[in-house]
Amino acid sequence: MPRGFSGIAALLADPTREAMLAALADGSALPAGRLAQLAGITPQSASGHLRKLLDGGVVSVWTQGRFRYFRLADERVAVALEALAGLARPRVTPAVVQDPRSAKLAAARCCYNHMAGSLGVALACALAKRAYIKIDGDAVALTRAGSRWAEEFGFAARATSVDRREVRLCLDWTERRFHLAGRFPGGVLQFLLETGHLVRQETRVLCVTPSGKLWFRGLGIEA
Amino acid sequence: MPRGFSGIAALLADPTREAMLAALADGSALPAGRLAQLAGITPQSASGHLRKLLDGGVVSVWTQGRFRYFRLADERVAVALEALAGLARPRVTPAVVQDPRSAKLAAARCCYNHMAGSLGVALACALAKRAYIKIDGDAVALTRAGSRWAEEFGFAARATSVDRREVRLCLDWTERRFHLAGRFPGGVLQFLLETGHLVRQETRVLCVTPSGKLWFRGLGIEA
DNA sequence: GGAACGTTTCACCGCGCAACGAAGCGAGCT
DNA sequence: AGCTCGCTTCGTTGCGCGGTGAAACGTTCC
Repeated sequence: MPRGFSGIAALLADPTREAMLAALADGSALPAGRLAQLAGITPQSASGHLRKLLDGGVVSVWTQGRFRYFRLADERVAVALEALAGLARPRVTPAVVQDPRSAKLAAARCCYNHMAGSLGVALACALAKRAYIKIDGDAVALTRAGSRWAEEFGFAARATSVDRREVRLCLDWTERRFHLAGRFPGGVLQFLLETGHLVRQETRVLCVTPSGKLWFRGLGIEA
Repeated sequence: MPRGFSGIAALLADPTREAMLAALADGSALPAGRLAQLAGITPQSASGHLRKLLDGGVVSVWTQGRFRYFRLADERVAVALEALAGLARPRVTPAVVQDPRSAKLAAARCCYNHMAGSLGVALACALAKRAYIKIDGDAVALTRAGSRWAEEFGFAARATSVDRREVRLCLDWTERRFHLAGRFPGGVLQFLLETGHLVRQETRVLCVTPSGKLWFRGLGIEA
């Protein structure tokens, strides 16, 4: 852990690490291999970068089996990243500060393999309200009713007690609330994409189709 | 001007540049040579660093004769620096966050060759109220009354129209208001130090003596 | 004019770090 | 058990950057 701000700045000064941190900037947790892929480097290079970021306290890690999920260590990291990003190119296009993409990203986006944004948060709330999932503290479990509901749509979902691979909470950065991550939410997203209820636009942006609006309305969500 | 935050971070990632920026963190403007001295490097090294910081928009420069005064380009730079510094060593000595030195620095400090802090701001207000100086926008001029007042204390001060070397405004970082910089405020500080109204403590901290309290009271300032 | 001074530019040296290939570790699957 | 897969560690290469000395530029003072 460095003493002054130059040590922290050195950790953020590499373009490759910037690509990784930008991918984590929305609060999502990504495994090392995917971060390597996003940054366009080999896994062993990414491993070195992530080790530095971890030692510097910029990211935290959560090991699950052979996967190691990395995320930003703290909200203050995201704040510092935004402060730095705001310093770069300060006087370029002073108007049009509101990026139209950011609005779409806040509405609905894919976070690795599941849904995030206000739509992802609404989905999590709806599933909890219908007792398809049961939230206890930061632990989430898929109920038998939720398992049956999942089978309706053709993707298997085991009603395990507390299996973080199956379903877990993920802090949504734009909403400051939790949405769902894991295999089960991943299956939901995959189902919605395959059936055309959602279409994937440019990087990570999700767009709700007319049939998707109907599907979400069935859960009490106005998309 | 870099595109992402990694470019800006690279500018802040050098310990030598950190020393320079820390010296400028209170909003003071320092010449290149003094920054080199503070950072413990040769002038030609400092010149290279300052060129990078200038190109990156981190600092701004104001040339005066053979001197080039550097300062932080923007308040947002200071905000970003604080955000980064807050990230370094987050869990070391969680108590005693309030540095007793910072309170003294906020009360009264020397900014290169003049006074800053709440005492410096109060002095600027008192001199303006007594029409010793005339503030018009960001231009400041020493009046004839101010010139006579200065001669009482033995330091020459020319009542020029608008000479930025004589007197100019300097944004006070702790007060977010302006205090005075230039030869004339420099002469005031020199006078106060020589007469024992102020004593210089550890780096940049100024302490008001009992005789100093009387002197400031004569200007309507309770130090 | 000449000298002193603050600053910048240039050329060079040396260290540090990011990238990869190869190999090793550990967990999960059959 | 053997295999696959994700990740890490080790060793190497090569580029980039910070540091200094030498020299040039511009300003100020005599």
